[in-house]
Amino acid sequence: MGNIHDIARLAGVSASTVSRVLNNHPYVSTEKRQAVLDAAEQLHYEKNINAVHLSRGKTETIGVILPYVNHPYFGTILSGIAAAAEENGFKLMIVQTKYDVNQEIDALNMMKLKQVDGLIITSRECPIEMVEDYSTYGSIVLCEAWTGSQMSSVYINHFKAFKEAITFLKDRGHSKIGYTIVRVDGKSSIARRNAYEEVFHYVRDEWVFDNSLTIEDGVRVAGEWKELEKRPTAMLITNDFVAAGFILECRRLGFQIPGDVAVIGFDNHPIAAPLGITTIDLPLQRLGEIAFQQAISPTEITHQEVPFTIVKRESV
Amino acid sequence: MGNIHDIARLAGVSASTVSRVLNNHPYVSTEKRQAVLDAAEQLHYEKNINAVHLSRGKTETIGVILPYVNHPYFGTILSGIAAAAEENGFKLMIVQTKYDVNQEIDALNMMKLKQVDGLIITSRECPIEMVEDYSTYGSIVLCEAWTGSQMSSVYINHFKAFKEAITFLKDRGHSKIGYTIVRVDGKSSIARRNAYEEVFHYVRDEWVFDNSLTIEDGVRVAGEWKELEKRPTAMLITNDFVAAGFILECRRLGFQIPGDVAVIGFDNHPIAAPLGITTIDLPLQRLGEIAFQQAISPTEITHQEVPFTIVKRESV
DNA sequence: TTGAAAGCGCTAACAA
DNA sequence: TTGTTAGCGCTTTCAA
Repeated sequence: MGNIHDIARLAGVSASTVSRVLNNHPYVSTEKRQAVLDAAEQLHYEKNINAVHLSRGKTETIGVILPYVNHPYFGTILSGIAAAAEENGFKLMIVQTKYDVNQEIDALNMMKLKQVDGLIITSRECPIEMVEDYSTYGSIVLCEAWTGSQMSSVYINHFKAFKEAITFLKDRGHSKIGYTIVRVDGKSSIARRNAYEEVFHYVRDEWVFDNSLTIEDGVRVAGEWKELEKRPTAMLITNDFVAAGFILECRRLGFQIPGDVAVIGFDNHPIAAPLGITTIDLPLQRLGEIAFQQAISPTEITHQEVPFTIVKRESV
Repeated sequence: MGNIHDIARLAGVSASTVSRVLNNHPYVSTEKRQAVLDAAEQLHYEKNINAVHLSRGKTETIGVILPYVNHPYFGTILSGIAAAAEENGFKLMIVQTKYDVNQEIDALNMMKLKQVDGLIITSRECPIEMVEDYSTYGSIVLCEAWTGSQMSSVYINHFKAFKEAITFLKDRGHSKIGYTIVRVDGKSSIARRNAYEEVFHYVRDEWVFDNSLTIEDGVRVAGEWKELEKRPTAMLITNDFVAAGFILECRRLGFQIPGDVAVIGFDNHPIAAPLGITTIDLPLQRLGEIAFQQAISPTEITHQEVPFTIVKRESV
């Protein structure tokens, strides 16, 4: 316990000298340095980081906004962010929004209040203009395609990835292709629709399954797919978790993969390999690492697209 | 911008009155209150939370130590913690340790430095005595069986759960039972060995597979299981992810589940249902919620065991 | 190389 | 109901 002044008194120096020693500043004589160190030791001194933050005006902390911490997509991004934060001696503050705007605003306010130096938004609900307004308070990194000059971005080109997947299926003779999305008005959902239309000119609405984020959703979609009069012969699925649920339920219902329906997933989650899911590998861990770097580099705004690769297995 | 004194000046009151208004204290006249509010509005005032933290001596922030943020076991606990934190207006600081002691110490130090008011340790590497020493700086919650008077705990009784699972298999005629663990010297590994010995009096070392945490590990273990001269006819597996890898790889190798080998997993992760995995349901989300409540109740140390239930499916 | 002094911005006990 | 004052504990400029 005790503070910097107690040390100063005990060591017979001023508080500023103590501060210098504690922060490894040069220009402190060896004797005084040692006296300070001894006194600190003797008093079991621990610095109060809040005072440091107040005084310095920054916290070496980055906030992370994500809808669900325990979803593999966001969890993997978070893991990358956490690894990079550790390397750079930064702390991480997380806010799980469950896609709730108010939660997101709460997180944005952490930056206003100087609780965090920067903010990484893995998925956004608020209008982009509103988010941009907050960039005066600290650095904001978006994990979505964006090219403005106030906020950095790192993202996967969903349009390109989706188009490549569709083309892959089309090349293998599929013309009846369905797909799943998380939410109809989501950003990547729109990109996917555009990609679809560019290949097939027309999207059959009953072949688009929304609300697909989890394994359970995949199971449900399989049931819905089965009931269709005209079933797609191939499905592009939000992520490998949903694909896993879909495939396992299809099998349970007596269908063959890829015989009755071919499947392409996204992420290349570890579950994809043993299930033989053909998938689009997304470097999510890497994306998280990049996002962190951008977050701590407020002066240089960059926009980085991370590459994806198709991983061929047995589901197509 | 601007601070509390600027508001005070503009509103023609003292800083303390401003503070009172901003914190909804009673005993402020309506006129002065309004004047302060107007001034704050006009100056686009934002409070500096670091000053508040310094002044109050607490941060309304809880730290969470976990080995891997994107592992379903820890991710689900974290999700429960995050939900409870949100409800109580607390922030969360996470530290991903990857089972590295230094990372854990780093996290413990956050409490020394008054960066967090409390700490939830979902998995521990440091000696318990060392962790306990930190409890003078704030509240510590352990997610493991523990009954000391300085730290709260919330946990699953691994011994009991494991014993029940073994008994379940034994009752169905299995006498050659293997199992997987994360690390040989882990706390739950020891509990499991004890449970095993209580039922069978003897543990055959080649039937214990360590380093089993992920889907890939499950795949690997299936290969190892196959190579055994004397193969267990049943396996108790660390968690449903590992079980998924194990089952899928066994099938790929031409074995039947449960014909050639029965499987029980842990967690009741969403993947368990479509794969038909018999599993021990662990209320991890709930565990996280309880841990949070304990973390913000430093005065009452409690020890709570959360119940598990066996979920019967087709893998046994 | 060192210290004094002025912050950083907010809270709260006390007195009025 | 309000203001004064003394912190909370550290950093940093300036002058010596």
